[in-house]
Amino acid sequence: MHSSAEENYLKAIYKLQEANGEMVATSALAQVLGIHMASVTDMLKKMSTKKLVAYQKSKGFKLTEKGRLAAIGIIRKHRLWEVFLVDKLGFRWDEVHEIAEQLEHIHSQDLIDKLDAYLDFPKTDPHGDPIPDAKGIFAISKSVLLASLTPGSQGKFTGVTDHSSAFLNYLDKIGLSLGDTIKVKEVEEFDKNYTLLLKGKKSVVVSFKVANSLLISE
Amino acid sequence: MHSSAEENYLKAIYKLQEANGEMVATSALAQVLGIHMASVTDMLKKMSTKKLVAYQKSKGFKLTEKGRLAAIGIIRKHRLWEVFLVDKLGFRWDEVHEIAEQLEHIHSQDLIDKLDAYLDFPKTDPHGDPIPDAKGIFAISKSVLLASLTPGSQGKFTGVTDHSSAFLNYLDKIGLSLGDTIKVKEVEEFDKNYTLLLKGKKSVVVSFKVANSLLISE
DNA sequence: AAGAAAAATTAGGCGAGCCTAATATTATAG
DNA sequence: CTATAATATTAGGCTCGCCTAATTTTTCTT
Repeated sequence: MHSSAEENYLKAIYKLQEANGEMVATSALAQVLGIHMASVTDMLKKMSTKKLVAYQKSKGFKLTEKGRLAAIGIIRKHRLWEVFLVDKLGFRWDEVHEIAEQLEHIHSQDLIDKLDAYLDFPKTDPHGDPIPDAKGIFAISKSVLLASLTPGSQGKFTGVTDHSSAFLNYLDKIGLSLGDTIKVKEVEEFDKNYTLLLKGKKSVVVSFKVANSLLISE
Repeated sequence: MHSSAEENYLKAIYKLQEANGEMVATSALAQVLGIHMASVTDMLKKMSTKKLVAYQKSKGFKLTEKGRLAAIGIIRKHRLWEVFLVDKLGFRWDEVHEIAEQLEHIHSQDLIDKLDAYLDFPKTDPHGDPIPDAKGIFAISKSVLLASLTPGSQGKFTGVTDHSSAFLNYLDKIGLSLGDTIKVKEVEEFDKNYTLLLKGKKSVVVSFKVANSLLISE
């Protein structure tokens, strides 16, 4: 069994690899984990010995297949717990991250299998992130950033890349929810503001920063 | 916030105080926690500084009010999670202890309040142990050990003092469930075996060891 | 290609929570 | 009341996961 610290490293490395390609740098990991580089070097040597990461001195590192499966397992647990917290316990989508960060480290395969069944095998978490199945397979749903769409095109809002409470609350405030259909009405060249048309014909103007944090499918 | 190790000490001390009166010995705690006495001495000095226990060198120790409330909070979480695991996820009553041992260390008051409400404010866990409310108050239910009853008397089976999987499975096997009415038909002087009459007129013979682990109310 | 800047590693330390071994204290038996 | 047994404490060590400071390696700038 892996320690919570190791699991946090695995998850962070997995996400960095997803975002930035193959090799991950010591500094990048130190930054996202909020710890010092020397600590990362320390830990990676240990995780390398355990064959969780392939580590090349001064060249960065990447997950081994063993490490990748472990990372996906943790992500699966995190997202399933988030679904539980929102769907069953009535938390808001901006409240669940921290609690799920703790729950994801509970060790019991049986527990997670039963939780999955209890939640009726959800495919995405409350933020639209895909939940891998028990075999570690993600139901593929190719989505693009709203910021990559051109005026006139539309799609369904299916996820966010910013999970901060501040951002999620902002979405609630402007009345944007997962599953809504969004049409890009206009992109202002000058300041890159996006004018969007929501389902109820409602029109909202959002910044590039926001448009770049919304995932659109279909 | 307390560490998991501290929480385990608090819980163990609370239980020892419940069972054996006021002062708890270093050796007793070392035994139930499965660690060495020297480690207990170490930890208790720290917890004493934090005012969680009142510690008298070589005389034993007891929880302060602060420590008592913390301990009850952990027991509350443990038992609520056990209810969740059995009632919602479908675990058997002999499977939940270990998982609840992990879940009890999740830190979120909001979570436990919402879980309590979701479970409809249960008064007891799957083993019949009382669940303290949010204020730390136990709904009193004076129960006695079946082994203290005389032939002819009867009552309702409301709890166990042995939580081992082996014992709980045995109860399942002989068809004894929480809430059943039990009548003591006979107590064999020679070997202290108890002959019990269960609801469906079924009669079973159990050892003193078993009779001494069953809690009877009413 | 050299010097500066950035990134990574090494060396030495620290607190938590455990350990063993040695010592001290308290309780018990004769 | 003393000897022994049981209990408890101290002293010193260990691993984990982090730290700072110093040093080395790599990358960028010019």
